[in-house]
Amino acid sequence: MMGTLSTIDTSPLTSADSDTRTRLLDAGRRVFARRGYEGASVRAITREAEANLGAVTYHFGSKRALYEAVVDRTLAPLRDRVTEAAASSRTPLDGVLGVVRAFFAHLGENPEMPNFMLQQVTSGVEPIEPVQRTMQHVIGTLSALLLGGQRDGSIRESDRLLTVIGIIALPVHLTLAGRLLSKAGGISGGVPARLAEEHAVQFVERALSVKEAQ
Amino acid sequence: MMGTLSTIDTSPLTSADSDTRTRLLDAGRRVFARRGYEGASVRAITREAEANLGAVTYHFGSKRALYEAVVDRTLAPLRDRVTEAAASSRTPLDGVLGVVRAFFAHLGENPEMPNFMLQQVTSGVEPIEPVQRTMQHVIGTLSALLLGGQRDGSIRESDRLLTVIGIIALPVHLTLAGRLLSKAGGISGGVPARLAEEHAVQFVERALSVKEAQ
DNA sequence: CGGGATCTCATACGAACGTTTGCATCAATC
DNA sequence: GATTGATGCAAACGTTCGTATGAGATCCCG
Repeated sequence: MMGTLSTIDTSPLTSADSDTRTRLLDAGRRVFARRGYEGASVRAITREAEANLGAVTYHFGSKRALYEAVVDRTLAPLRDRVTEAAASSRTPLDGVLGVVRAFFAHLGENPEMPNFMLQQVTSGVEPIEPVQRTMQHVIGTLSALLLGGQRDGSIRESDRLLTVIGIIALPVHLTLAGRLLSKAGGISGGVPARLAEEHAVQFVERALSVKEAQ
Repeated sequence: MMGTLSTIDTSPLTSADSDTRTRLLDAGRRVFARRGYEGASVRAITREAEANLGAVTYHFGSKRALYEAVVDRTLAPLRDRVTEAAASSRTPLDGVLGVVRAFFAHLGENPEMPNFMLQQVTSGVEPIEPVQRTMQHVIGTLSALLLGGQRDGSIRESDRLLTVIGIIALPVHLTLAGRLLSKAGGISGGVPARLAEEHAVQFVERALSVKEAQ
C-alpha cells in the first residue's frame, strides 16, 4: 500500500503541483547546501525561488520545516537505491560494491547530498529524522551484507560497523573532495566522477575480499 | 629561526598569556565546532569564555578573525605530525600508515578538527587559509609517499589523488561517525578509538599493498 | 606616586533575521 | 453574481546579530 518510503509528505494536498512550493524546495536545496542551515536566510531562499518572503512560512510553516522537507527529498531516493542494490546482488561482496555504485549514482544526481549529511553530522546536535533514518538504513543494509559474506567466507572478518563506515566514507569524500579540488585547482586537474567510482569499488573490493583481486 | 609552521599569530604581542584571549580561543573552538560559523554567536562565545561581549573585537578584531585563529590553532599541530610521520618512516607504505596513525592521534586530542574541515568543505565557498594549507600539505605528503612506493613496486598503481582522499576519509569519518553513533546509540555500543585506528590501518594496508597482507 | 598603556565593561547602533499580519487576487462553488 | 478558500504580496513586528564607543578599572614603569 502506497509504495513510498519517505516520511515527510512532499506532495501538496490540493492542486496538482503548486509551483511556488516546488520552487521553494529547489531553491532551498541549493541555498541550504551552499550556506548551511544558519547561513541560508529565508530572504535568500525566497529571492532565489522568485517567491514572496512569507511563502516559506505559508507553505511549510517554518524555515526548519522547509529544511527537513528539502533534506528528505534529497535522501529518500538513496534509501531506495541502496535497498535495490542489495536485493539484486548475487553475492554479498557484489551487494556491497553495488551499494557503493548506488551511492555514486545518487551523488551524481544529487550533488548536495553529502553537504546535508555532513552539515548534520558535524553540527553536534541530534541529526534530523531523515538523516538518522538514512544512516540507519544504509548501515543496516551493509552490515547484513557483510555478515552474510563473513559467514560464507567470501568477506574478511572485521568489525562490521567500522567497515561499513569506511565504505560509506569513500563515495562521500571522493565526491566532495573531487568537486572542491576541481574548482579550487592548485593540486591537480580535478577528478572525473567515473574514475572516482571505479577507484572506490576497487579500493573496497581489495579491502574486503579474502582473495587477492589482482 | 622560530620553528613554528603556523601562519596566524596566536601569541599575544604583549603580556605573557592574556587569559581572556586564551579563554576566547578555547570557547571559540567549542562553540564554532558545535554550531558552525554562522550558528555560533559572539554572545555565546563570550558567555562561554566568561568574557565581555566586546572582548572578541578587542582581542581579534572581528568574529571572522577569531574563527581563523581557532581553526589554525587546531590544524597547525596536524601538519607537524604528518610531516614527522612521513619523515621518520622506513618504507613508503610505512609512511602512509604512519600518517593515518598521526591523524588518529591528532583527532584524539582535537576532536573538533573534522568539524572545522568539513564545515569548510561543505560550505561551498573557498576554504580559509589554514584549511587550504593543511589540505595541500597532507595531500602533498601522502602523494609523495605513494609515488615512492609505486616507483619501487611496494604500493599498487592507482590514481594518487583519489587514493590520498580515500586514505584521509577513513580517520575523519571513523572518528566522526564513532562519536555520533556512540552518543546516539541505536546501532551498536559505540566505537572505541583504538579499535578504529587499527581497523583503518589494516583497511588502508590491504588496499595499497601489492602483496596479500593475510 | 603619578601617568600612560592595556584591558574590561555596559551600553548603543544599525542591519539582518524569522515570523506575523492584513489585504489583494483569483478560481471554483453554489 | 455572491461566497469561499487558497495563494500571493508588501509591510511591519520583535529579536538577535556583529561591531563601535567611551568611560572605568588595572597594571607597569618611571
